Amino acid sequence: MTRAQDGFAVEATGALPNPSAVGLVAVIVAATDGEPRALTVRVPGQATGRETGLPAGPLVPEHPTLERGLRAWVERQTQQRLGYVEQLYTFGDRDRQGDDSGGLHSLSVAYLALVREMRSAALPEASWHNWYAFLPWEDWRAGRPATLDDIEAKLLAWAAGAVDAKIRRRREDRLGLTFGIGGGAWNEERVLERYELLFEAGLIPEAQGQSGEACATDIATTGRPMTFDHRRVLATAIGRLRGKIKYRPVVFELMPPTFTLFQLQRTVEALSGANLHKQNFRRLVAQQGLVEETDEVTSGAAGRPARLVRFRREVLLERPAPGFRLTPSRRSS
Amino acid sequence: MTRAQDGFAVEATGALPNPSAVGLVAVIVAATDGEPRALTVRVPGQATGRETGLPAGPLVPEHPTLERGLRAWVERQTQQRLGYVEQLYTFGDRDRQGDDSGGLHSLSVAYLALVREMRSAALPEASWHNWYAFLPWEDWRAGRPATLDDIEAKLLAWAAGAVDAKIRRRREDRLGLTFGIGGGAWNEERVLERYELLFEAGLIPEAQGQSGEACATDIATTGRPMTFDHRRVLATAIGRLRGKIKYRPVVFELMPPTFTLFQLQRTVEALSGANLHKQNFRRLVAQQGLVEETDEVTSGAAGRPARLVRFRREVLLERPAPGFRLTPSRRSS
DNA sequence: GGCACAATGCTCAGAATGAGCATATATGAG
DNA sequence: CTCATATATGCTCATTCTGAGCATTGTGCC
Repeated sequence: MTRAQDGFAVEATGALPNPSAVGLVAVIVAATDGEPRALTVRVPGQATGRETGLPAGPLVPEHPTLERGLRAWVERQTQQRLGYVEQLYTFGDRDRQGDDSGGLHSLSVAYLALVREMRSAALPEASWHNWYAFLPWEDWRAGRPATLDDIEAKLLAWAAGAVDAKIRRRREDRLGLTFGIGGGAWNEERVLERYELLFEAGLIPEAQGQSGEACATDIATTGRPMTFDHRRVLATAIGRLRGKIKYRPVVFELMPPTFTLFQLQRTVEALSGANLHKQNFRRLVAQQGLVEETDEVTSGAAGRPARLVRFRREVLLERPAPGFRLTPSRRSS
Repeated sequence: MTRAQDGFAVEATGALPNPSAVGLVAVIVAATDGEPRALTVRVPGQATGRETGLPAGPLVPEHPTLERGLRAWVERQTQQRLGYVEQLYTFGDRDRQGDDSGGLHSLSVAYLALVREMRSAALPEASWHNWYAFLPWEDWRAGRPATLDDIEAKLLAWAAGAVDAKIRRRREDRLGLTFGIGGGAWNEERVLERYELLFEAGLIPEAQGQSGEACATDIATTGRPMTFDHRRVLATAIGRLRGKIKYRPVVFELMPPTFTLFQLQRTVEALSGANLHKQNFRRLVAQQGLVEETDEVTSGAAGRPARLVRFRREVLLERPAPGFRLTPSRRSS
């Protein structure tokens, strides 16, 4: 162990002291009926109102890669085939993870998985939840969320309560950047930054025992809490996914084999939390060659029947980076 | 530990069995004289030609977050102030990390750090290397890298040698996607995918002992090897950085306090490995308001003196996502 | 002065974007 | 049957963005 503590050492990447407890957390996402859903489980022994968490488990060392371990684990537990899987982030904050695992430093490696809608086989302990139940300020599809009035007021109070002018200025800047308070624009990708800001401002019940202060908000305003730091993980996932759909055709992992363009649009809107201009959305999808027509059309629903399309897998080989640009329509927001 | 192995359990994220060995690896990047450089260290006891590695070390549990731990560790060792720091990826492949750490599953959490050029204080064990020494096919600034002829031939042979037609087809698709072989475009962000493809094709010496086959290439073709899987980490970093500079003003972390637009362009080109159209680059920087003029100009060098500019920090608060679009100029490629 | 070399200003055609109008074809109420 | 309603789909148009290139302006150097 030469210079392991001291020099700018390179030990074998694996041969290190201080073993740590490592876990996996999964954000498993589906989109059903135009709503974005995450798979949650009930965690016994948590404080009231905080029993809902993300599927999490130990690192299983049998598998050659972390991702394959995760796949096997999830697929075995849920009979749910995972499509797209992506590593999200490794969380290792001392004071945000719940407990401390008997002196071991604890890490959790978070993954994002996209699955096709699964109606059958409800899991015994797991259930799907609209992810905006946990982060209600993120859903702008029906216009500016009402909860933001309350949140803004409390955040402004928090900024005003800073100990000195410099910190106050910094806080105000952050309010502008994340929540668009004070003339800034709402950037739908900054999900994590918004959550973290609320956390710091003491508006998130999960922060209890952190700063010690009582939480100044109710669930209606700041959404349903989750176990440990799982809401943070969820926020990370949403932010990442909102970014990704702009330049990679990942939404199709959430769609059934055939679908209409409007269903596709609804799904993109569900993920991004904003409404899109319909005609331009179709033009985009057409231009990029993302889908090909089938010879079927929908029937039964109101309105003119729509043509069913399917994802053109070939685009994965063609364009440099196919995806959607998300320009919110002015109309409905 | 109810259901820890069995159910779809959520234990405390930290309270998990199977402790693992966790390390940190850092890709520390600077840009000096228009060349992209990474900080490397010499690792004793490695096979000849593979003594060069990235700075790596144990996870230090004293710090509240991983990132702060990394900062403290690097800044202490190098007297080098880190500007931008970002978590890259957590590598946990069983068979790619070097050794196995006595039965512990080993992970390494990789970080990317950007630093301002540092000429003074050469570190005792560390040195800066042009990162294209390790990945020579990634540098298109002087036109298509010569090494690609050799690489293409070998990759095509690898694809042709597939056991059945289906696998061959898949391999050919990947050649097109990553290296643009067969009519595809070169996407400068796919650094990792290209490296991994070469690895799988047996063209990377680090793969030795992996598939067992001798390596079919020399350093001139496939670049300088590194310790363990560090070249993979470097490739991850380059790909990520190339993506990031397009939508975030991170290049400025690599620039001195004042600089000319051309120096900025050279830096962006160094990172992205492609040349840009000069006038359009200036237009872009001007439009985005990324810099503000100083009243100084350069002197001494050949050519008309250039105005020195500095980064406008305010943009961090203004635009939704300032950065560069990288459209390679046709002229010089 | 004349040359090499950058910096800087400006133009222009084509593509991409944001917005909206118009029309087609369903369902369901009355 | 007809109308209201809801969606699907085609098309236009002004604006902005992009990629490319021409022209001019300063400097150091021989």
